[in-house]
Amino acid sequence: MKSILEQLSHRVRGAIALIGVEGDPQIQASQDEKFGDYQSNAAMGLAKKLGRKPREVAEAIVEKLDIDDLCEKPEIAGPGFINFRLKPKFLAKALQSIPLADDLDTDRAGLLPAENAQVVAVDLSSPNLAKEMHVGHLRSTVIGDCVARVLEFQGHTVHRENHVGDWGTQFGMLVAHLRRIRPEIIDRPDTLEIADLESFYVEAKARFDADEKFKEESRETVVALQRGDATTRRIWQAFCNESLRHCHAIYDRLGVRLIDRGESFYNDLMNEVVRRLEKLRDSGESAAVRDSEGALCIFLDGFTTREGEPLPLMVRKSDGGFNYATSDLATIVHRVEVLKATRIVYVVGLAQKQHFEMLFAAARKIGWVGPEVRLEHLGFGNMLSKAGTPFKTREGGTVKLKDLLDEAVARARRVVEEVEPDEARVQRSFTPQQMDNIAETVGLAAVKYFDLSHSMTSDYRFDLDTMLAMEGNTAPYMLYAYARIRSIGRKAGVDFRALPADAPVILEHASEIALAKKILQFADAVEVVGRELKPNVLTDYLYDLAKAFSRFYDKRLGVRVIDASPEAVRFSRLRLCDSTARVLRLGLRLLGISTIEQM
RNA sequence: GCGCUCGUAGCUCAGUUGGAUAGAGCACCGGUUUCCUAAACCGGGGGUCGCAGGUUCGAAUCCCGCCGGGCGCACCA
Repeated sequence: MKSILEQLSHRVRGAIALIGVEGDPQIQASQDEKFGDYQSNAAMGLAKKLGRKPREVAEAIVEKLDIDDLCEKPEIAGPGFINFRLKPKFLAKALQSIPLADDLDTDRAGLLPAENAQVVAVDLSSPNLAKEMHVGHLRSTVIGDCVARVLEFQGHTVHRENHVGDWGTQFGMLVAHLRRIRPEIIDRPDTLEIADLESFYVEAKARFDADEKFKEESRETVVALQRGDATTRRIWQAFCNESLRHCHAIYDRLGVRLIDRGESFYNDLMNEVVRRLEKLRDSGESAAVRDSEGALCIFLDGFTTREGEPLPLMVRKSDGGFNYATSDLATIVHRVEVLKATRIVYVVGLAQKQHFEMLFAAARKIGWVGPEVRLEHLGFGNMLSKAGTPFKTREGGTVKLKDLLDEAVARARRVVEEVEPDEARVQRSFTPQQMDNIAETVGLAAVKYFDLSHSMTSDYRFDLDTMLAMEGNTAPYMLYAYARIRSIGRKAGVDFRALPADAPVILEHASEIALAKKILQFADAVEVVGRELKPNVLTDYLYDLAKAFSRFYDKRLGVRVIDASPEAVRFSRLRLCDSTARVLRLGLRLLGISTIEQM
């Protein structure tokens, strides 16, 4: 079934065409309930085009509108808004048409895949293997994973590209150090274990700074690595594998899966990139490609240096070495030519905005990317401390991502344990294993949800107290809402997978109607996230849904469910519960958050 | 100096690309439990949307100029 927004848009677009113009129906959900459920803002804009009064145009549109099956007669209000109020019967039918879920892990909650499936590359996480993952990698990993999940769910083929830093001068130092202190790994590379990558790096760096001979050795190692020296590469590979094991311990924990494609993967391609550019330069095919101060560059309009000089994208340094523009161009070539991607998303901090603007402009200027390919930089703001300062340890060092997650989980455990026993409530006692699972799920969910619930562009303050609060737009609230609904199903003794498909949905009470509308808006939220890459649209929607459910289930203003009668009504309400739970579960899944049945 | 970005309730943040009386959570004040998880729900107070202009039926949103915070401005990625 198509979303309500799509259906209304389609109808209104048709009506607009019937009055002899073309125009965007401009349908949106109404802000205030007294204006109905949806509104069209099209008439005001069209009035100018037609030289008629806005309200007249609105009336003309309404007259041509065939929409009785969806809503009550549309009302015209204000300067020319057209307000739509959906019929409960239509909502009931729409809910009923959602197929039952036989497997919650693959449930689509009635949503259809996109019609125009494409191949999408999402560049995410991308830590440097020289060190351990730190908090700076959280946002890219979590946001990228969410975006990938949503696009994949919509039916696109998604390549999750982990562009790890496994190349460059610092690896000469690390390999040289490793060869000195662990010579045995040359023969047994798979036995390498480094418990603390961070201090390993610090050791190597200290030796590098203090020992001239070692410094020289490190440089030679880089050369050997680039030359493809077998022994050097073995050690390097062993180090990278060990570092990747650390990364994947975190990815596994976060439920993030991706493809590791390090800088080294692009080595040949970077040479190819430069060869192609040299050809463009030499043939004079593109005046934008030329040498400057010994470096191979692509010159672009609109970018200047501090001194006001033209700022080019530098693709090969004057010493012949490559830089990140080289490898990023190589990623574009790989993703367009090999992966056949028509949409490429880079989930990288906002600080690099200019770099990506230049990169994209360059790729288009030299014709490597045509108009059929969409290039996007999904930039995000910084994660700050609770006080709004840069996120650092007390000593001013970087905080390891693992430590941050551990703390969140430990705090989550305390929050769950500290719940005051309430005699009126059924006591739930959890086994240690259950408790571990709850703490882990809630802790990680809190961190992810908090991150994703902010708009991408702004900085946010990492505050465990806020993200672990049971109230407000937080993971614990969402998980609790889900667990509560699941417990209703258990208590009622209903297996939703075994329901007769034709069991009617009956919407009479205001809270039932409101909940039904909210459930059916899920498709619109997912659509926006897929199009605009804004996960916070989804968190906001899920929060609204959870609130709508709480009202529906409320003692005073809601309805009875488990003990409702007659049977048909009880059934219908249980089905509303189930639909809500499925949407919550799926929505959270798209955010990369797993649910728990009890908490 | 140029560019990007942010500035919205006491605090933390939304605001669907120009729509109706600017929203939510926390905090504060008040109310709701013989009844399905009160980890909930309902109500209330609280705003010159940084400042000043402009565009138009209509601006937190778009344009111009200021103020303030953050970031970036070719051989680190």
